[in-house]
Amino acid sequence: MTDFERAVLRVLAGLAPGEVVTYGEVADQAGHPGAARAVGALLRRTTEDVPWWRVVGAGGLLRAPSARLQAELLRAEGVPVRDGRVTLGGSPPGNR
DNA sequence: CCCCTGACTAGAA
DNA sequence: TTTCTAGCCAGGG
Repeated sequence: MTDFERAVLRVLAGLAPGEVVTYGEVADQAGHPGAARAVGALLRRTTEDVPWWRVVGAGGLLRAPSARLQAELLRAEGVPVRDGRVTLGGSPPGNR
């Protein structure tokens, strides 16, 4: 178990239902800025009981291979998903 | 120790 | 707008 692993696991454990974060955010909060790739690599390796579905790509894009399942889980927590993409705190001009 | 792959990100074409 | 390239960290052969 490396420091990187428990750091990431701890961040994911600190997340709440409906709380969606990007790989970069997780890596940053874990104390490993720039290790976004490592986060994804770990989530695929780890068998721990972690809410991996709350982790999305930059811009809320579902980069996970099980994007379909991830979308369902996110919706179940009240997170609106649109065409494989989660509507983050996006309030662009002339939205909707 | 060296090389390749990957649930990533940001920038250029 | 979409597609491609370069840089990044960690793991495996």
